Amino acid sequence: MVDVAKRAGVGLGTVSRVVNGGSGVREQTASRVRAAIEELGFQRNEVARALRPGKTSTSLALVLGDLTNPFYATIAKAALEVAGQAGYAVVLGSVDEDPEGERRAIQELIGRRVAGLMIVPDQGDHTFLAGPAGAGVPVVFVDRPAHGIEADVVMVDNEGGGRIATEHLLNQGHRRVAILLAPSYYTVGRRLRGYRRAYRLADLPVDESLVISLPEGSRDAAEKATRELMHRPDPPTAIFASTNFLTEGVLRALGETNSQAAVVGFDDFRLADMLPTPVTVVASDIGELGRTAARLLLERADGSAKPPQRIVLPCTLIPRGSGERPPPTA
Amino acid sequence: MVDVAKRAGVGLGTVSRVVNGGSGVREQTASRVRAAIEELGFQRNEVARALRPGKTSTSLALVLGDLTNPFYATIAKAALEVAGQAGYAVVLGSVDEDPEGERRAIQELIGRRVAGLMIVPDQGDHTFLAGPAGAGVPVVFVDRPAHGIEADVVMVDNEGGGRIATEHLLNQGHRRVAILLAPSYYTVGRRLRGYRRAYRLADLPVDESLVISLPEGSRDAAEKATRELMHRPDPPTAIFASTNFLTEGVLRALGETNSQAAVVGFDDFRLADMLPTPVTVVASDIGELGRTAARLLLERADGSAKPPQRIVLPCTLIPRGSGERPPPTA
DNA sequence: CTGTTAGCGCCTTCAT
DNA sequence: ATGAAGGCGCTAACAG
Repeated sequence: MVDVAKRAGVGLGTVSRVVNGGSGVREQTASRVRAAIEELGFQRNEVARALRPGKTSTSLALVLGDLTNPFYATIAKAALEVAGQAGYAVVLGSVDEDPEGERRAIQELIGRRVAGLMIVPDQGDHTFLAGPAGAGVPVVFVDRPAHGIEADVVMVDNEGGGRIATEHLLNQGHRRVAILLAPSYYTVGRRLRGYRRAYRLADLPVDESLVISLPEGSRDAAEKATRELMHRPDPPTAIFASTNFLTEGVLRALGETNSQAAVVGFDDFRLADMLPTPVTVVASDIGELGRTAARLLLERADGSAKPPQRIVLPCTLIPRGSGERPPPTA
Repeated sequence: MVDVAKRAGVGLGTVSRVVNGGSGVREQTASRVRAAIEELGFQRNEVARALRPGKTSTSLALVLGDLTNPFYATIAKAALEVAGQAGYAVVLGSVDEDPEGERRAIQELIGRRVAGLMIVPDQGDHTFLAGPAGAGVPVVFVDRPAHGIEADVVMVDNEGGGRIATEHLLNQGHRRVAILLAPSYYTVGRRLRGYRRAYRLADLPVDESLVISLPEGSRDAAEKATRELMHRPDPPTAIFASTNFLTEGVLRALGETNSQAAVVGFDDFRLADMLPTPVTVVASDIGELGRTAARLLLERADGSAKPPQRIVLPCTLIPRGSGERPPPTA
C-alpha cells in the first residue's frame, strides 16, 4: 500500500481512503491512486486489516462433523452462501473424532480471531466458550443446543417430527412400531419423545422392546438391528428410523428379508424416491438451518445483543410409499 | 501477550519463546510464564502471527462447486483432514455460479493471504493466477487442469475409466452403447475419449447418434434424454452415464419405462448398491483426490519448487448388476 | 482535502 | 538466558 502511495505520489491515508469508502478524496487524486493500484496489482491485505484495534476478521467458522453426510454438507453450503454474500469467508473445522477434538478445533478457530462460530455441537460440554477461552466470540449452535452455555440455536422440530412420523404409522393401523435410535444424540432423544407422545395421544402403550438404542449411528448397525428385529417371534409391522443413515440400513435389511414392514425415516436423502419402494420421510429444510445460523451469527458479529434466540424449523411428512404400507392383518 | 509478560514479570520476547519452541528459557521462568498464560486465558493471535514478515497465514483455501454433490463433499472432507493434521485451517470458497464468481472468490481468498489454493476449476480462464494478481500463491488444481497456467494437478484417469466402462459393456455383447455427457466438462470429454477408444480397440464403429451431449448436467436432463433414447426405433442396449447425477437420471428413466438396458455409471454414489438393480460403476478414490491435493499444496506452501506435478489416480470397475445385463438378443 | 503518526500482536534480531 | 526495539500492512485520529 505504501508502494501505491509512492507511485501515485500521495500519502498513505489517501490510498486507504480510496481503497475503502473513498469519501473525501478529490476525484483527480483518487483516479491517480486507482491507476497506481491497477499498475501494481495491489490487493488489500485482509490479514492486516483484521489486526486493526477492536475489529475482528471478516471470517466465520463452521464446526461440524462428517461433511460426507449430506445433512452436514447442506448446512455448510447454505451457510457459506449467506456468509459469502455478506463478504465473510468461512473457515471449516471438521470433527469426526472425539469431543476433545472438537474443543481443540474450536480453540484453534478462536485463535484465528474469527468473527463468530457456527457449531453443530457434539455431546461434550461447551461451557468453556462462555469463559475467557471463548474470548467473547459470538456463537450460534446448529441442529442442537450445547451444554453449559446460553447462545443462539437453530434447530428443527425434532419432537414434532418424531410425533408426526409415528402418528402417520399409527393412523394406518400399525400398533407395533419400532424406533431405531442412534446413540446419545440430542436430536434423536427428542425424536423419541415425539414417538412416545404419539403413542400417548393415541392412548396406546409403547412396547419398550421396540425401542432400540443402537451402539452406533451407522447404516450397518441399523441393518443388523433390523434383521434381528424382524426375526423375533413377534416382529414390528413398522419401523421409524431416526436418522438418514439408519434409514438406509433398515431398508437394506428389509429388502434382504423381503419384509413388508412400513418404514418412515427422519431426514430426506437423495435417491429416497428411487429405491424399490420409495421412502416416506419426515423432512425439514436443512439449508434453511444453515442460512438462519449464518444470518444470526452475522447479526451477532455486528454487535447485536439481543437475548439468545432459539429458532425451531418445522418438519413435514413426505409420503412416498414405504410409510403407507398397511399392517399385515389390516 | 504483553499482559502475560507483565504478569509473569518477564520480557515480551521470553513469552514468545515459551509459547513457541521454548528453547533457551530457564525452566523456572518458563513455568512462571505458563502460569500467567493459564491465569489470563491467553491465546496466541494467529492473525498477527500471519502478519509477520515473509510468512503467510496457516490457512489453505479450497474452491469448489456445490458441496451438496457428494463428490465435492468427499474432496473437501479429505483435504480438511490432511490440512488440519498439518495445523492448517481451510477456508472454503463455494462457487455455484458463473466462472466470474469463481474468479472473485479466488481473489477474495488471495486477499486473505491464504498459504495456498486448492481449486476444482471451472472451464474459465485461470491465467490471472500466474500474474501479479496471483501474488505468487501456490495453487493445486483438483479433478481437472485449468487453462492458462502450469500448476500441480490431481485427477482421476478419466479416459481409462471411460474405456473400462465401455469395454465392460462391449465384452458382454452390447454393440449399441449410448453415452450421456454433461456439458463441457473437461473430465467428461476425457471419458468420451475412453469410450471411443474402447470401440476402436474392439474394431467397432461408434454410432454417433448414441453420443448424447446434454444441455445441463442434472439428473432431470439425463432422465429426459434417456426416455427419448429408449423410445427410438432402434434404442441402445446399454448406457454409460458419465457422471453420478446423470446415472441417477438414467436409472429413473429406465425404471419407469421398465427397460432392461445395461447401465454403467461414472463415480460411485451412496445407495448405488441398494437400488432395484444395484448399479455398476467405474469408481476412484475421491478422498485420495482431496488428500493428495492437500499434501501437494502443503509442500508448495513449504517452499517446494519442484516442477508442476500431474498425478493421475486409477479407476476401477465395480460390477453390481446393472452393468452385467446382457443385450436382448444374446 | 490530504499527509503524518500511532498502534494492533507477534516474531526476530540485537544487545545485554 | 533474557529484555528491548523494529517492522509486517492497515486504519483511525490528528494536523496541516
